[in-house]
Amino acid sequence: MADEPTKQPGAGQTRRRGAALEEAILRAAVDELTESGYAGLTMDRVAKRAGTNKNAIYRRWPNRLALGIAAYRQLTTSVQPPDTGDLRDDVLELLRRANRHWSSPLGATLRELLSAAGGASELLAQLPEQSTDTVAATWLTILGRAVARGEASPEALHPRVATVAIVLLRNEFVVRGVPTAPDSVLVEIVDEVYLPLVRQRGAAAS
Amino acid sequence: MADEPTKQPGAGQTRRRGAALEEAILRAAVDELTESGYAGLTMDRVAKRAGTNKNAIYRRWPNRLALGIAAYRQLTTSVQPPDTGDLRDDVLELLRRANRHWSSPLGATLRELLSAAGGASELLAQLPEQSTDTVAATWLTILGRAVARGEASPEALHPRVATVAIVLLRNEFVVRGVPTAPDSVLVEIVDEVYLPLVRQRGAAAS
DNA sequence: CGACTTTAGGTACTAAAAGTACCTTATTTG
DNA sequence: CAAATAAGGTACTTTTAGTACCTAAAGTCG
Repeated sequence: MADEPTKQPGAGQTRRRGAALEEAILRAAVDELTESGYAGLTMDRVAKRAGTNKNAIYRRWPNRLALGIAAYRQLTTSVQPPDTGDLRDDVLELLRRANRHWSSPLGATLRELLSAAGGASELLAQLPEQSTDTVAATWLTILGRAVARGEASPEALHPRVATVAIVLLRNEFVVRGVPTAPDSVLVEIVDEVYLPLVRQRGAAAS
Repeated sequence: MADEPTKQPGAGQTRRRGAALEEAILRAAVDELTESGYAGLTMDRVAKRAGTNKNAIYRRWPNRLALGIAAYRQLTTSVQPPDTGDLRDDVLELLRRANRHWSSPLGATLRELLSAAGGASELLAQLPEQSTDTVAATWLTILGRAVARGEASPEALHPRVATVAIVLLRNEFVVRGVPTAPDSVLVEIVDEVYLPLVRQRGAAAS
Protein backbone atom coordinates (compact mmCIF):
# COMPACT_ATOMS: atom_id res chain seq x y z
CA MET A 1 0.00 0.00 0.00
CA ALA A 2 3.02 2.27 -0.26
CA ASP A 3 1.83 2.68 -3.81
CA GLU A 4 0.71 6.25 -4.10
CA PRO A 5 -1.61 6.91 -7.03
CA THR A 6 -0.72 9.26 -9.81
CA LYS A 7 -0.50 12.51 -7.97
CA GLN A 8 2.09 15.09 -8.68
CA PRO A 9 5.40 13.23 -8.47
CA GLY A 10 6.67 13.64 -4.98
CA ALA A 11 3.90 15.99 -4.06
CA GLY A 12 3.45 16.14 -0.36
CA GLN A 13 0.75 18.74 -0.06
CA THR A 14 0.31 19.99 -3.58
CA ARG A 15 -3.26 19.95 -4.73
CA ARG A 16 -4.05 19.86 -8.43
CA ARG A 17 -6.81 22.03 -9.78
CA GLY A 18 -8.53 22.84 -13.03
CA ALA A 19 -7.05 21.44 -16.17
CA ALA A 20 -4.33 19.45 -14.46
CA LEU A 21 -6.83 17.59 -12.35
CA GLU A 22 -9.18 17.16 -15.25
CA GLU A 23 -6.47 15.56 -17.31
CA ALA A 24 -5.51 13.27 -14.47
CA ILE A 25 -9.08 12.09 -14.12
CA LEU A 26 -9.44 11.56 -17.81
CA ARG A 27 -6.21 9.64 -17.97
CA ALA A 28 -7.35 7.42 -15.13
CA ALA A 29 -10.65 6.85 -16.88
CA VAL A 30 -8.85 5.97 -20.10
CA ASP A 31 -6.70 3.46 -18.27
CA GLU A 32 -9.66 1.82 -16.62
CA LEU A 33 -11.48 1.68 -19.92
CA THR A 34 -8.48 0.12 -21.58
CA GLU A 35 -7.93 -2.47 -18.88
CA SER A 36 -11.48 -3.41 -17.98
CA GLY A 37 -13.83 -1.86 -20.50
CA TYR A 38 -16.79 0.26 -19.58
CA ALA A 39 -17.99 -2.31 -17.07
CA GLY A 40 -14.83 -1.75 -15.07
CA LEU A 41 -15.13 1.99 -15.19
CA THR A 42 -16.65 2.76 -11.83
CA MET A 43 -16.55 6.21 -10.41
CA ASP A 44 -14.86 5.06 -7.25
CA ARG A 45 -12.10 3.29 -9.08
CA VAL A 46 -11.43 6.18 -11.41
CA ALA A 47 -11.35 8.54 -8.47
CA LYS A 48 -8.94 6.38 -6.56
CA ARG A 49 -6.75 5.86 -9.58
CA ALA A 50 -6.57 9.55 -10.25
CA GLY A 51 -5.77 10.16 -6.60
CA THR A 52 -8.89 12.19 -6.04
CA ASN A 53 -12.54 11.52 -5.21
CA LYS A 54 -15.86 11.26 -6.90
CA ASN A 55 -16.80 14.84 -6.22
CA ALA A 56 -14.09 16.12 -8.48
CA ILE A 57 -15.38 13.88 -11.24
CA TYR A 58 -19.00 14.86 -10.85
CA ARG A 59 -18.05 18.51 -10.98
CA ARG A 60 -16.83 17.88 -14.53
CA TRP A 61 -18.97 15.13 -15.99
CA PRO A 62 -22.62 14.74 -15.21
CA ASN A 63 -22.59 10.98 -14.99
CA ARG A 64 -20.65 7.82 -15.62
CA LEU A 65 -21.66 7.47 -19.25
CA ALA A 66 -20.45 10.94 -20.14
CA LEU A 67 -17.11 10.14 -18.57
CA GLY A 68 -16.96 6.85 -20.42
CA ILE A 69 -17.60 8.55 -23.73
CA ALA A 70 -15.01 11.20 -23.04
CA ALA A 71 -12.46 8.54 -22.22
CA TYR A 72 -13.31 6.54 -25.30
CA ARG A 73 -12.81 9.56 -27.49
CA GLN A 74 -9.32 9.95 -26.16
CA LEU A 75 -8.56 6.54 -27.53
CA THR A 76 -9.73 6.95 -31.07
CA THR A 77 -7.77 8.73 -33.69
CA SER A 78 -9.22 10.03 -36.88
CA VAL A 79 -8.06 8.25 -39.97
CA GLN A 80 -7.41 9.27 -43.52
CA PRO A 81 -9.37 7.60 -46.31
CA PRO A 82 -7.21 5.20 -48.32
CA ASP A 83 -6.31 6.01 -51.92
CA THR A 84 -5.08 2.91 -53.67
CA GLY A 85 -6.23 3.93 -57.11
CA ASP A 86 -8.79 1.12 -57.20
CA LEU A 87 -12.28 1.36 -55.75
CA ARG A 88 -12.50 -2.24 -54.69
CA ASP A 89 -9.24 -2.01 -52.80
CA ASP A 90 -10.24 1.22 -51.14
CA VAL A 91 -13.54 -0.23 -50.04
CA LEU A 92 -11.99 -3.40 -48.70
CA GLU A 93 -9.41 -1.40 -46.85
CA LEU A 94 -12.06 0.69 -45.11
CA LEU A 95 -14.05 -2.39 -44.23
CA ARG A 96 -11.02 -4.15 -42.88
CA ARG A 97 -10.12 -1.21 -40.73
CA ALA A 98 -13.59 -1.14 -39.27
CA ASN A 99 -13.55 -4.89 -38.78
CA ARG A 100 -10.27 -4.73 -36.95
CA HIS A 101 -11.47 -1.97 -34.73
CA TRP A 102 -14.80 -3.55 -33.85
CA SER A 103 -13.09 -6.85 -33.14
CA SER A 104 -10.55 -5.34 -30.83
CA PRO A 105 -11.04 -4.77 -27.11
CA LEU A 106 -11.75 -1.18 -27.97
CA GLY A 107 -14.57 -2.34 -30.19
CA ALA A 108 -16.03 -4.31 -27.31
CA THR A 109 -15.89 -1.16 -25.25
CA LEU A 110 -17.64 0.74 -27.97
CA ARG A 111 -20.43 -1.80 -27.84
CA GLU A 112 -20.77 -1.35 -24.13
CA LEU A 113 -21.02 2.38 -24.58
CA LEU A 114 -23.63 2.05 -27.28
CA SER A 115 -25.55 -0.25 -24.99
CA ALA A 116 -25.36 2.12 -22.09
CA ALA A 117 -26.39 5.08 -24.21
CA GLY A 118 -29.48 3.25 -25.34
CA GLY A 119 -31.16 5.58 -27.77
CA ALA A 120 -29.72 8.83 -26.46
CA SER A 121 -28.75 10.29 -29.78
CA GLU A 122 -27.01 13.35 -28.41
CA LEU A 123 -24.61 11.04 -26.62
CA LEU A 124 -24.29 8.70 -29.56
CA ALA A 125 -23.35 11.56 -31.80
CA GLN A 126 -20.20 12.02 -29.77
CA LEU A 127 -18.88 8.64 -30.81
CA PRO A 128 -16.79 9.24 -33.93
CA GLU A 129 -17.78 5.95 -35.55
CA GLN A 130 -21.41 6.80 -35.11
CA SER A 131 -21.37 10.27 -36.55
CA THR A 132 -23.19 9.91 -39.81
CA ASP A 133 -21.53 12.91 -41.35
CA THR A 134 -17.99 11.81 -40.65
CA VAL A 135 -18.58 8.37 -42.01
CA ALA A 136 -20.39 9.61 -45.07
CA ALA A 137 -17.63 12.08 -45.85
CA THR A 138 -15.03 9.34 -45.91
CA TRP A 139 -17.04 7.14 -48.20
CA LEU A 140 -17.97 9.96 -50.50
CA THR A 141 -14.30 10.77 -50.80
CA ILE A 142 -13.25 7.39 -52.06
CA LEU A 143 -16.33 7.07 -54.21
CA GLY A 144 -15.73 10.49 -55.69
CA ARG A 145 -12.27 9.43 -56.80
CA ALA A 146 -13.72 6.27 -58.28
CA VAL A 147 -16.26 8.28 -60.24
CA ALA A 148 -13.47 10.45 -61.58
CA ARG A 149 -11.70 7.31 -62.74
CA GLY A 150 -14.87 6.02 -64.35
CA GLU A 151 -15.17 3.11 -61.94
CA ALA A 152 -18.48 4.18 -60.52
CA SER A 153 -21.56 5.99 -61.65
CA PRO A 154 -21.99 9.63 -60.57
CA GLU A 155 -25.45 8.73 -59.35
CA ALA A 156 -23.85 6.72 -56.60
CA LEU A 157 -22.53 9.89 -55.00
CA HIS A 158 -25.30 9.89 -52.44
CA PRO A 159 -24.69 9.33 -48.73
CA ARG A 160 -27.23 6.56 -48.50
CA VAL A 161 -25.63 4.71 -51.38
CA ALA A 162 -22.02 5.48 -50.60
CA THR A 163 -22.20 4.12 -47.07
CA VAL A 164 -24.03 0.90 -47.82
CA ALA A 165 -20.98 -1.28 -47.34
CA ILE A 166 -20.06 -0.02 -43.91
CA VAL A 167 -23.66 -0.12 -42.81
CA LEU A 168 -23.90 -3.77 -43.77
CA LEU A 169 -20.77 -4.55 -41.86
CA ARG A 170 -21.95 -2.64 -38.83
CA ASN A 171 -25.09 -4.72 -38.97
CA GLU A 172 -22.99 -7.85 -38.62
CA PHE A 173 -21.69 -6.55 -35.34
CA VAL A 174 -25.04 -5.48 -34.07
CA VAL A 175 -26.83 -8.67 -34.97
CA ARG A 176 -24.17 -11.27 -34.37
CA GLY A 177 -22.26 -11.21 -31.17
CA VAL A 178 -18.74 -9.98 -30.68
CA PRO A 179 -16.55 -12.08 -32.93
CA THR A 180 -14.67 -10.86 -35.93
CA ALA A 181 -16.44 -11.06 -39.23
CA PRO A 182 -14.41 -13.34 -41.49
CA ASP A 183 -12.79 -11.64 -44.41
CA SER A 184 -15.11 -13.58 -46.71
CA VAL A 185 -17.99 -11.56 -45.36
CA LEU A 186 -16.28 -8.34 -46.31
CA VAL A 187 -15.54 -9.64 -49.76
CA GLU A 188 -19.11 -10.73 -50.16
CA ILE A 189 -20.41 -7.33 -49.16
CA VAL A 190 -18.14 -5.69 -51.68
CA ASP A 191 -18.67 -8.04 -54.60
CA GLU A 192 -22.30 -8.98 -54.15
CA VAL A 193 -23.68 -5.69 -53.02
CA TYR A 194 -21.48 -2.67 -53.10
CA LEU A 195 -19.75 -2.81 -56.45
CA PRO A 196 -22.86 -3.89 -58.36
CA LEU A 197 -24.71 -1.05 -56.69
CA VAL A 198 -22.33 1.77 -57.47
CA ARG A 199 -21.24 0.70 -60.94
CA GLN A 200 -24.05 0.95 -63.38
CA ARG A 201 -27.29 2.16 -62.01
CA GLY A 202 -30.65 2.12 -63.74
CA ALA A 203 -33.00 5.05 -63.23
CA ALA A 204 -35.08 4.67 -60.10
CA ALA A 205 -38.73 3.84 -60.56
CA SER A 206 -41.20 6.49 -59.54
CA MET B 1 -54.49 -1.96 -0.18
CA ALA B 2 -57.47 -4.34 -0.19
CA ASP B 3 -56.35 -4.94 -3.72
CA GLU B 4 -55.19 -8.52 -3.82
CA PRO B 5 -52.91 -9.31 -6.71
CA THR B 6 -53.76 -11.83 -9.36
CA LYS B 7 -53.96 -14.98 -7.34
CA GLN B 8 -56.53 -17.65 -7.91
CA PRO B 9 -59.82 -15.77 -7.85
CA GLY B 10 -61.16 -16.02 -4.34
CA ALA B 11 -58.41 -18.32 -3.24
CA GLY B 12 -58.01 -18.21 0.46
CA GLN B 13 -55.29 -20.74 0.92
CA THR B 14 -54.83 -22.15 -2.54
CA ARG B 15 -51.27 -22.10 -3.72
CA ARG B 16 -50.45 -22.21 -7.40
CA ARG B 17 -47.70 -24.46 -8.64
CA GLY B 18 -45.94 -25.44 -11.81
CA ALA B 19 -47.42 -24.20 -15.06
CA ALA B 20 -50.16 -22.11 -13.46
CA LEU B 21 -47.67 -20.14 -11.45
CA GLU B 22 -45.29 -19.85 -14.34
CA GLU B 23 -48.00 -18.36 -16.50
CA ALA B 24 -48.98 -15.93 -13.80
CA ILE B 25 -45.40 -14.73 -13.49
CA LEU B 26 -45.00 -14.38 -17.21
CA ARG B 27 -48.23 -12.46 -17.47
CA ALA B 28 -47.10 -10.12 -14.74
CA ALA B 29 -43.80 -9.64 -16.52
CA VAL B 30 -45.57 -8.90 -19.77
CA ASP B 31 -47.73 -6.32 -18.06
CA GLU B 32 -44.78 -4.61 -16.48
CA LEU B 33 -42.94 -4.62 -19.77
CA THR B 34 -45.92 -3.12 -21.53
CA GLU B 35 -46.48 -0.42 -18.95
CA SER B 36 -42.96 0.55 -18.08
CA GLY B 37 -40.58 -1.09 -20.50
CA TYR B 38 -37.62 -3.15 -19.49
CA ALA B 39 -36.44 -0.50 -17.08
CA GLY B 40 -39.62 -0.95 -15.08
CA LEU B 41 -39.32 -4.70 -15.03
CA THR B 42 -37.81 -5.28 -11.62
CA MET B 43 -37.94 -8.68 -10.06
CA ASP B 44 -39.65 -7.40 -6.96
CA ARG B 45 -42.39 -5.70 -8.89
CA VAL B 46 -43.05 -8.69 -11.07
CA ALA B 47 -43.16 -10.92 -8.02
CA LYS B 48 -45.58 -8.66 -6.21
CA ARG B 49 -47.74 -8.29 -9.27
CA ALA B 50 -47.92 -12.02 -9.76
CA GLY B 51 -48.73 -12.44 -6.10
CA THR B 52 -45.60 -14.44 -5.42
CA ASN B 53 -41.99 -13.72 -4.62
CA LYS B 54 -38.64 -13.56 -6.29
CA ASN B 55 -37.71 -17.10 -5.44
CA ALA B 56 -40.41 -18.50 -7.65
CA ILE B 57 -39.11 -16.38 -10.51
CA TYR B 58 -35.49 -17.33 -10.07
CA ARG B 59 -36.43 -21.00 -10.04
CA ARG B 60 -37.64 -20.53 -13.60
CA TRP B 61 -35.50 -17.84 -15.18
CA PRO B 62 -31.84 -17.42 -14.40
CA ASN B 63 -31.86 -13.65 -14.37
CA ARG B 64 -33.77 -10.55 -15.16
CA LEU B 65 -32.77 -10.36 -18.80
CA ALA B 66 -33.97 -13.87 -19.52
CA LEU B 67 -37.31 -13.01 -18.00
CA GLY B 68 -37.45 -9.82 -20.02
CA ILE B 69 -36.79 -11.64 -23.24
CA ALA B 70 -39.38 -14.27 -22.44
CA ALA B 71 -41.94 -11.58 -21.75
CA TYR B 72 -41.07 -9.72 -24.93
CA ARG B 73 -41.55 -12.82 -26.99
CA GLN B 74 -45.04 -13.17 -25.64
CA LEU B 75 -45.79 -9.81 -27.17
CA THR B 76 -44.59 -10.37 -30.68
CA THR B 77 -46.55 -12.25 -33.26
CA SER B 78 -45.07 -13.68 -36.38
CA VAL B 79 -46.20 -12.03 -39.56
CA GLN B 80 -46.82 -13.22 -43.08
CA PRO B 81 -44.86 -11.65 -45.93
CA PRO B 82 -46.99 -9.33 -48.05
CA ASP B 83 -47.89 -10.29 -51.61
CA THR B 84 -49.13 -7.25 -53.48
CA GLY B 85 -47.96 -8.42 -56.88
CA ASP B 86 -45.41 -5.61 -57.08
CA LEU B 87 -41.92 -5.80 -55.63
CA ARG B 88 -41.69 -2.14 -54.72
CA ASP B 89 -44.97 -2.29 -52.84
CA ASP B 90 -43.96 -5.46 -51.02
CA VAL B 91 -40.66 -3.97 -49.98
CA LEU B 92 -42.22 -0.74 -48.78
CA GLU B 93 -44.81 -2.68 -46.85
CA LEU B 94 -42.16 -4.68 -45.02
CA LEU B 95 -40.15 -1.59 -44.26
CA ARG B 96 -43.21 0.25 -43.00
CA ARG B 97 -44.11 -2.61 -40.72
CA ALA B 98 -40.64 -2.62 -39.27
CA ASN B 99 -40.69 1.14 -38.92
CA ARG B 100 -43.99 1.05 -37.09
CA HIS B 101 -42.78 -1.61 -34.75
CA TRP B 102 -39.48 0.01 -33.93
CA SER B 103 -41.18 3.34 -33.39
CA SER B 104 -43.75 1.90 -31.02
CA PRO B 105 -43.28 1.51 -27.28
CA LEU B 106 -42.58 -2.12 -27.96
CA GLY B 107 -39.76 -1.08 -30.22
CA ALA B 108 -38.31 1.02 -27.43
CA THR B 109 -38.46 -2.02 -25.21
CA LEU B 110 -36.69 -4.05 -27.84
CA ARG B 111 -33.91 -1.52 -27.81
CA GLU B 112 -33.61 -1.79 -24.08
CA LEU B 113 -33.33 -5.54 -24.35
CA LEU B 114 -30.71 -5.32 -27.05
CA SER B 115 -28.82 -2.91 -24.87
CA ALA B 116 -29.02 -5.16 -21.86
CA ALA B 117 -27.99 -8.21 -23.85
CA GLY B 118 -24.88 -6.44 -25.04
CA GLY B 119 -23.19 -8.86 -27.38
CA ALA B 120 -24.61 -12.05 -25.92
CA SER B 121 -25.57 -13.65 -29.18
CA GLU B 122 -27.32 -16.65 -27.68
CA LEU B 123 -29.72 -14.26 -26.00
CA LEU B 124 -30.03 -12.06 -29.04
CA ALA B 125 -30.96 -15.03 -31.16
CA GLN B 126 -34.12 -15.39 -29.13
CA LEU B 127 -35.43 -12.07 -30.34
CA PRO B 128 -37.50 -12.79 -33.43
CA GLU B 129 -36.51 -9.58 -35.19
CA GLN B 130 -32.87 -10.40 -34.73
CA SER B 131 -32.89 -13.92 -36.03
CA THR B 132 -31.05 -13.68 -39.30
CA ASP B 133 -32.71 -16.75 -40.73
CA THR B 134 -36.25 -15.62 -40.07
CA VAL B 135 -35.66 -12.24 -41.58
CA ALA B 136 -33.82 -13.60 -44.59
CA ALA B 137 -36.59 -16.11 -45.28
CA THR B 138 -39.19 -13.37 -45.44
CA TRP B 139 -37.17 -11.26 -47.83
CA LEU B 140 -36.23 -14.17 -50.02
CA THR B 141 -39.91 -15.01 -50.29
CA ILE B 142 -40.97 -11.67 -51.68
CA LEU B 143 -37.87 -11.44 -53.84
CA GLY B 144 -38.48 -14.92 -55.18
CA ARG B 145 -41.92 -13.89 -56.32
CA ALA B 146 -40.48 -10.80 -57.95
CA VAL B 147 -37.93 -12.88 -59.81
CA ALA B 148 -40.72 -15.12 -61.07
CA ARG B 149 -42.49 -12.03 -62.34
CA GLY B 150 -39.33 -10.80 -64.00
CA GLU B 151 -39.02 -7.79 -61.71
CA ALA B 152 -35.71 -8.82 -60.25
CA SER B 153 -32.63 -10.67 -61.31
CA PRO B 154 -32.20 -14.25 -60.07
CA GLU B 155 -28.74 -13.30 -58.89
CA ALA B 156 -30.36 -11.18 -56.24
CA LEU B 157 -31.67 -14.29 -54.49
CA HIS B 158 -28.91 -14.19 -51.95
CA PRO B 159 -29.52 -13.47 -48.26
CA ARG B 160 -26.99 -10.69 -48.15
CA VAL B 161 -28.57 -8.95 -51.10
CA ALA B 162 -32.19 -9.71 -50.30
CA THR B 163 -32.01 -8.20 -46.82
CA VAL B 164 -30.18 -5.01 -47.69
CA ALA B 165 -33.25 -2.81 -47.31
CA ILE B 166 -34.16 -3.92 -43.84
CA VAL B 167 -30.54 -3.78 -42.74
CA LEU B 168 -30.31 -0.18 -43.85
CA LEU B 169 -33.46 0.68 -41.97
CA ARG B 170 -32.28 -1.10 -38.86
CA ASN B 171 -29.14 0.98 -39.10
CA GLU B 172 -31.26 4.11 -38.89
CA PHE B 173 -32.56 2.96 -35.55
CA VAL B 174 -29.20 1.95 -34.23
CA VAL B 175 -27.42 5.11 -35.25
CA ARG B 176 -30.11 7.70 -34.79
CA GLY B 177 -32.04 7.74 -31.59
CA VAL B 178 -35.56 6.51 -31.08
CA PRO B 179 -37.74 8.54 -33.40
CA THR B 180 -39.59 7.20 -36.34
CA ALA B 181 -37.80 7.29 -39.64
CA PRO B 182 -39.81 9.48 -41.98
CA ASP B 183 -41.42 7.66 -44.84
CA SER B 184 -39.11 9.50 -47.20
CA VAL B 185 -36.22 7.53 -45.77
CA LEU B 186 -37.94 4.28 -46.58
CA VAL B 187 -38.67 5.44 -50.09
CA GLU B 188 -35.09 6.52 -50.53
CA ILE B 189 -33.80 3.17 -49.39
CA VAL B 190 -36.07 1.43 -51.84
CA ASP B 191 -35.54 3.64 -54.85
CA GLU B 192 -31.91 4.61 -54.43
CA VAL B 193 -30.52 1.36 -53.16
CA TYR B 194 -32.72 -1.66 -53.11
CA LEU B 195 -34.44 -1.65 -56.48
CA PRO B 196 -31.34 -0.65 -58.44
CA LEU B 197 -29.49 -3.42 -56.65
CA VAL B 198 -31.86 -6.26 -57.32
CA ARG B 199 -32.97 -5.33 -60.81
CA GLN B 200 -30.18 -5.71 -63.29
CA ARG B 201 -26.92 -6.83 -61.85
CA GLY B 202 -23.57 -6.84 -63.57
CA ALA B 203 -21.21 -9.75 -62.95
CA ALA B 204 -19.20 -9.33 -59.78
CA ALA B 205 -15.53 -8.53 -60.09
CA SER B 206 -13.13 -11.27 -59.11
C1' DC C 1 -54.66 -42.36 5.41
C1' DG C 2 -50.14 -40.96 6.70
C1' DA C 3 -45.21 -40.27 5.66
C1' DC C 4 -42.33 -38.26 2.21
C1' DT C 5 -40.94 -35.16 -1.34
C1' DT C 6 -41.42 -31.23 -3.88
C1' DT C 7 -42.24 -26.56 -4.41
C1' DA C 8 -44.25 -22.06 -2.97
C1' DG C 9 -44.24 -18.21 0.44
C1' DG C 10 -41.96 -15.02 3.67
C1' DT C 11 -38.37 -12.47 5.13
C1' DA C 12 -34.14 -10.92 5.56
C1' DC C 13 -29.72 -10.25 3.73
C1' DT C 14 -25.53 -9.10 0.85
C1' DA C 15 -23.20 -6.61 -2.51
C1' DA C 16 -22.38 -3.21 -5.81
C1' DA C 17 -22.56 1.18 -7.46
C1' DA C 18 -24.40 5.66 -8.63
C1' DG C 19 -25.11 9.80 -7.08
C1' DT C 20 -25.51 13.39 -3.04
C1' DA C 21 -24.45 16.14 1.17
C1' DC C 22 -21.57 18.57 3.79
C1' DC C 23 -17.74 19.93 5.93
C1' DT C 24 -12.66 20.86 6.06
C1' DT C 25 -8.59 22.56 3.76
C1' DA C 26 -5.67 24.25 0.18
C1' DT C 27 -5.05 27.52 -3.72
C1' DT C 28 -5.90 31.46 -6.25
C1' DT C 29 -7.17 36.18 -6.84
C1' DG C 30 -7.68 40.99 -5.80
C1' DC D 1 -4.11 39.45 3.95
C1' DA D 2 -9.09 38.47 2.97
C1' DA D 3 -12.43 36.52 0.20
C1' DA D 4 -13.81 33.38 -3.14
C1' DT D 5 -13.18 29.18 -5.42
C1' DA D 6 -12.32 24.46 -5.85
C1' DA D 7 -10.30 20.06 -3.99
C1' DG D 8 -10.23 16.38 -0.40
C1' DG D 9 -12.52 13.29 2.93
C1' DT D 10 -16.09 10.79 4.51
C1' DA D 11 -20.24 9.12 5.10
C1' DC D 12 -24.65 8.47 3.45
C1' DT D 13 -28.95 7.26 0.63
C1' DT D 14 -31.06 4.54 -2.79
C1' DT D 15 -31.91 1.05 -5.80
C1' DT D 16 -31.91 -3.55 -7.32
C1' DA D 17 -30.10 -7.98 -8.46
C1' DG D 18 -29.33 -12.05 -6.64
C1' DT D 19 -28.93 -15.43 -2.43
C1' DA D 20 -29.98 -17.92 1.91
C1' DC D 21 -32.87 -20.21 4.71
C1' DC D 22 -36.74 -21.49 6.92
C1' DT D 23 -41.85 -22.54 7.18
C1' DA D 24 -45.99 -24.32 5.11
C1' DA D 25 -48.77 -26.00 1.50
C1' DA D 26 -49.57 -29.48 -2.33
C1' DG D 27 -48.88 -33.52 -4.62
C1' DT D 28 -47.25 -38.55 -4.38
C1' DC D 29 -46.79 -43.12 -3.00
C1' DG D 30 -46.60 -46.78 0.25
